[in-house]
Amino acid sequence: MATLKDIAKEAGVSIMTVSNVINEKHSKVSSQTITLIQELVKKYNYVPNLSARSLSQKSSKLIAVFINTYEEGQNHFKDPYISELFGELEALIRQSGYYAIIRSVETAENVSTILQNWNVDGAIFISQQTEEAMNIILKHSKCPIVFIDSYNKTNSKVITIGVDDYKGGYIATKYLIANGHQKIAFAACYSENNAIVSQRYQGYRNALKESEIPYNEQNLINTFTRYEDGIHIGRELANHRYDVTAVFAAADLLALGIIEGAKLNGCLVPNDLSVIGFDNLDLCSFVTPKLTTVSQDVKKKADSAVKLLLDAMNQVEIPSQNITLDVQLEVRQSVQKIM
Amino acid sequence: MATLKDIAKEAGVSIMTVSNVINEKHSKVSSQTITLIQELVKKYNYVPNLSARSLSQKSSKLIAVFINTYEEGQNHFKDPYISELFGELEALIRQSGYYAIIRSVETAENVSTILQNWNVDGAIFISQQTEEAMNIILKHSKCPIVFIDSYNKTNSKVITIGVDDYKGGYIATKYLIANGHQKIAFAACYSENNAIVSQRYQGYRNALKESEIPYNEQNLINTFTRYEDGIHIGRELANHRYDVTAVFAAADLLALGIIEGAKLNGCLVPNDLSVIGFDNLDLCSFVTPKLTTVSQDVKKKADSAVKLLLDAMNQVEIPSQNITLDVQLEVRQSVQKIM
DNA sequence: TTGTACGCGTTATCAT
DNA sequence: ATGATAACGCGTACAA
Repeated sequence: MATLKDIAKEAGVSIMTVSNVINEKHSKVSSQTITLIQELVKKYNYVPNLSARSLSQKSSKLIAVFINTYEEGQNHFKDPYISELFGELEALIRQSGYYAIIRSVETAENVSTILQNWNVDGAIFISQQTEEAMNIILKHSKCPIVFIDSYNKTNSKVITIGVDDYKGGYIATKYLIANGHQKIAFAACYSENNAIVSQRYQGYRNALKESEIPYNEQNLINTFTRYEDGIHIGRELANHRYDVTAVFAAADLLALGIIEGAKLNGCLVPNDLSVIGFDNLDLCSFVTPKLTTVSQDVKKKADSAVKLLLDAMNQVEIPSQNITLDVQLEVRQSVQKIM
Repeated sequence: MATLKDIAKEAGVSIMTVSNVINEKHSKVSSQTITLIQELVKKYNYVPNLSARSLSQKSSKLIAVFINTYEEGQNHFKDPYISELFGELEALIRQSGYYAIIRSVETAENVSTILQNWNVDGAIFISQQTEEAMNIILKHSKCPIVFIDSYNKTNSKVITIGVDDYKGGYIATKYLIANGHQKIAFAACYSENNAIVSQRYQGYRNALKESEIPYNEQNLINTFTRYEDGIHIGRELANHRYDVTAVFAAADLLALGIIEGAKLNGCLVPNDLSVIGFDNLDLCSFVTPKLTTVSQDVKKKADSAVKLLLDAMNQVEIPSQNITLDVQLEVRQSVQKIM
């Protein structure tokens, strides 16, 4: 509750002197008054009012973290990948001396409103945005924004950070092929707009092509990627709805559901069906069989995102606006050699 | 970037007229000027500066969500329960017209600083606090604070929300007893300071007592509650380090680890050992065997927390400062009848 | 119905 | 080394 004015009055000095002590402009104040004021600050538990500071400065020390609003009662933070990423981001933002404001948003317009409302210094998107949405957001916003897991081909000035989805799809498929599989399904929420999935799909296609395995469009399984959706697909797989010996599921939860659904209908993984996932959630090693999957380094992703954002905020020259982190195959138990 | 002043100038009216339109005090403005100003607001994309508003009003429209800082690289948001709860809270805060500021904190002192810094209207703690910490926090803070999953015996004015931990421990143990088990271990991170665990433990003890089963203090397994810790305990269980036929683990992740650890050493759940968990994470039904566990309603918890906080902020009479939500047993596959 | 004066807590600028 | 003043954008209280 104490303000600069209160401290100044008590100390018998002007507000500015107190302000200078607070902001450690020690060259401007005598060491006597410094100690005096420091004592009073302690005594009255003075802390600066950041709204006032934000009003008189250009900076608010606020970083906004955005996530898409969920539909159909699907809390996005139930996704272990999202929440881990968020936890890391929060810690990094705090450690950098900033305050994190978290917000789920429906439309691109919402974003710029929040940004202006609070005079936010920078923002991070933790869920994939379409190129259209990104462009609208950037057009209306003044502060730097980092987009995690989004692709933007048309505007090279957009700051993005993601993983090598293409490679992920490629190495997963290659691994299945190396284990003798030829009939391989690709399961994901596939659409032209979903760049991540498209990239993984391209990797899958090219791996097939390289091994001269003819592509069968029946093997593209388009589905939502929740566990329950996986169960549905798994049952169909067990019932030979698809003619495959292996599935590359572009999300771990989906993969786990598939394994369970197949089992429910008497088809055992990996004996009767091989499955690979994507993300390497902790969960993958809790289940039976442990899931072979494409793994990414979430901590590094968060690190890069915050670093990139801070650089942009400080007008530092950013070497690359688009960072792609590596992925690798985490071999466990859900794939079996055949033939 | 546009301010009230800009709009006022362009419209040829005073700032206050614009302000009144913005704040929908339509009784004070002619309908002509209203429409005129509304057009200009749209044209210039005017949005109010909330820092300025916060400065001139008592309210900032900010709600802080606090969580303890993690140690040893343990990101708290990797805990599915915490992140689900947080996701629900964020949505509710937004829907109530507030902005959520998220912060991990180390010490109780940190809290009041943040609260003052931003003139926060209300706060929610999503991880358990000791009574000592709560009292320090409350002493230094002016705004209402809701503590989720904390117990405060000494100060009845503290607002808390939790589940019936005692009942949880009781019904879990009762269920095991009903299934013929007499030698039952209690596994958790037990300490006098951890009120949640203590309550569950009391429930466990009383259930035993009611059935006249002598308590064996060897059966209190004190451990951290991560999956890895569970594996360790599970192995010991399999090696007959404890003389039990069932385990009540006060956290799902721990329970799942125990199941896996036991299996690694050749002890199968539920055939050779029965296990019950606590929390009912989604994960419980992804594993084999599916985990029997004590379930709580996370959504309801978040609902109550926000509702209680808003009431306290609005000086509404709060019927009860301490809400305890019900729990129930979710019977699945990890417990087997014996004898 | 509309306008004026003032204060919220802070910092920058310029003076002393 | 220290202080006075203006400014940041907004809302309250009162006046016209």
